Amino acid sequence: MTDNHSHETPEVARPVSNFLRAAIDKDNQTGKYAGRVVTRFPPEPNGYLHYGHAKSIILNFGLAASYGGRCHLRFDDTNPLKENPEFEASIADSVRWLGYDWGEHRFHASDYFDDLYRFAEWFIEQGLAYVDGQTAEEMRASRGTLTEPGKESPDRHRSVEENLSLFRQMKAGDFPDGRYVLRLKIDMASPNLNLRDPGIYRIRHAEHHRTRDKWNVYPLYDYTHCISDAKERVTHSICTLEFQDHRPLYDWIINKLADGGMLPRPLPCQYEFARLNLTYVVLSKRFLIELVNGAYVDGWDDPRMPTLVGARRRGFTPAGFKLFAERAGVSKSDSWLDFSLLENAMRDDLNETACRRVAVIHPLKLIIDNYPQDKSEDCFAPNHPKKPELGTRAIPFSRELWIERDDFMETPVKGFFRMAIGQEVRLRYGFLVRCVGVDKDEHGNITAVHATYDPETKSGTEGASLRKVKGNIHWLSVAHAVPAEIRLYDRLFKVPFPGAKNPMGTLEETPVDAVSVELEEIEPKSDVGRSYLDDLNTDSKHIVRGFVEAEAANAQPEERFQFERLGYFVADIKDHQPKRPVFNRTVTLKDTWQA
RNA sequence: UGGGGAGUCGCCAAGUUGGUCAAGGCACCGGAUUUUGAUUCCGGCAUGCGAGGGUUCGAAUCCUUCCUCCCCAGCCA
Repeated sequence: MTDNHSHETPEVARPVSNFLRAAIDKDNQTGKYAGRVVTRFPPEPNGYLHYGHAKSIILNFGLAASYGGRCHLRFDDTNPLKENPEFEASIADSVRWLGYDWGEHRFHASDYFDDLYRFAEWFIEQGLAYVDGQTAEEMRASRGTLTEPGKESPDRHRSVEENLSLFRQMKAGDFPDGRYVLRLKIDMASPNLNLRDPGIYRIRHAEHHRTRDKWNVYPLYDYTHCISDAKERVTHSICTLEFQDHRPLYDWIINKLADGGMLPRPLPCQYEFARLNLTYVVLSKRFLIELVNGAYVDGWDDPRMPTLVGARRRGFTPAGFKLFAERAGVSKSDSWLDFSLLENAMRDDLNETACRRVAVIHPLKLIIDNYPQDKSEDCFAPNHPKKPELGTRAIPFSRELWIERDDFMETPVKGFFRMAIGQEVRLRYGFLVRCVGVDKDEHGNITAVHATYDPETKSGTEGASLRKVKGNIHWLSVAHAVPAEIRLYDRLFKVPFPGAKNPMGTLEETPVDAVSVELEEIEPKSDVGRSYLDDLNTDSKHIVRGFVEAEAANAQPEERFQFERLGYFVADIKDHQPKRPVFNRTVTLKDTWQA
């Protein structure tokens, strides 16, 4: 009897095929990379990671893991003006938080600056690169348009010797920023603008956070990225759709260098996928910066921010992101996903993993008239309804309780089966009670609700099933409950397409000007006369004073719970203390009841 | 108008060597269970694959014409 894998090895769902897996499968069949799979996640350390990056991270690391390969973390630090080590630390942290490990394979584009420079001189020597003295404006003008070819630069035929000495002077710092740029000599008439003699080195008298003042020239993205990939022996270089037009240049550069014996074959291949577009958020870096600087949110890790640090503080989980990514899939077609897909993925993960607790966030006092003043007794609640092995805990019951304001209606609407005068409901894990009346203040506001309980109906006893009631509400003993700060978050934007002309557009009719997620962008396109700020939900944060049971108050920061019937909450990573509990609402429970 | 991409159920998305192949997920709608109006479970959900024409015994898959959307003219990434 050796065949035990059926119960030792859980059936792993076969990954849904996609164009990337197809490409890898094909390479594995032909033996192109000898079965190796090496991917990379290459952020520029110029900001915080957001939901869109999560897709890319999960894709790159997930794909590599799935094929027994590896994924590198590489910081694309070729622009010293916008990059810094703080961003690097945060990025590495977020990737680690998502559960990925790059092992020894943490690199920087700046690791290759020496080679990059050497290769550039080689290109000059081959007559494939030249130093151009045109101004930026002149270069733009001579690049041509989408329909007209460009014109060759007057400097295009400068001699190798002159190019070399000029480039060395650039490196030595002999010229001011912008005076010269090193360009590849490809084809000014190419229909692909990227091939019209792309610049590969610019002068920048700036201190680089890693190489300090060593360089006065810095390589540009197109030149750097493909070479970095090749040097790291990356096999599948995955980026977003807008780089499709760059692929010919990517291939041109590394093929030339490989032909020259400067790079090893087989060379990496670039593949492009559609970036993530999510409704109800805005993921453009510039906008995120504005939200923080304009104090529309409480910082980069505000739970409402679509950053990974914000997601973490909100209580979103790495597994939830993976579930979300898995459900969303990956393809080359532009698509928009509804924010609820993300929320549902988080609910599904948290439902499995979060222990249940009781909290009352909008307290209303309930007095059990026939329960003795100074008595209290324990009721028992399971920590997880589907996992009895997690045990139960005691929740004290007494004469005065807190219940949820929403669970009482003086004049109940049709279909309301919670507490109302004359109506009997179950106090979850406790007794059946019948509401007998209310107290009001001089303004007519309800200050307390009165009920009588049936001592025979305690949960766990035979009498529990004496009568069947539909209503079943949660509660906390006033004398035992711990006051807690509860932070309730809603979506940051009140419309699906912030800033679009038709911000309320449906997914079926996505506004064409909707601001989409941009992974590597600097500036969003725009302008449609409206600002995404017009669509800000100004009521997205509510801080309330509620109560939690002692078991919840004692939580560790970042510990996640389901507060029964309310939603999923996380003990705030920064502010929560057992003596002074602070919980953030991650997401509500699905609620199909509407009055 | 040049080049590069994409159009399969409300939202994603398999399928592309043409033949019970129109998967799956999410959402939604029924029904069962339920001391969370939650979860779970069962059932339903594209004679149709952007549109038209063609090839074929047979096409989402091949050919053809057309339509729509996205990306590209940084010394950003």
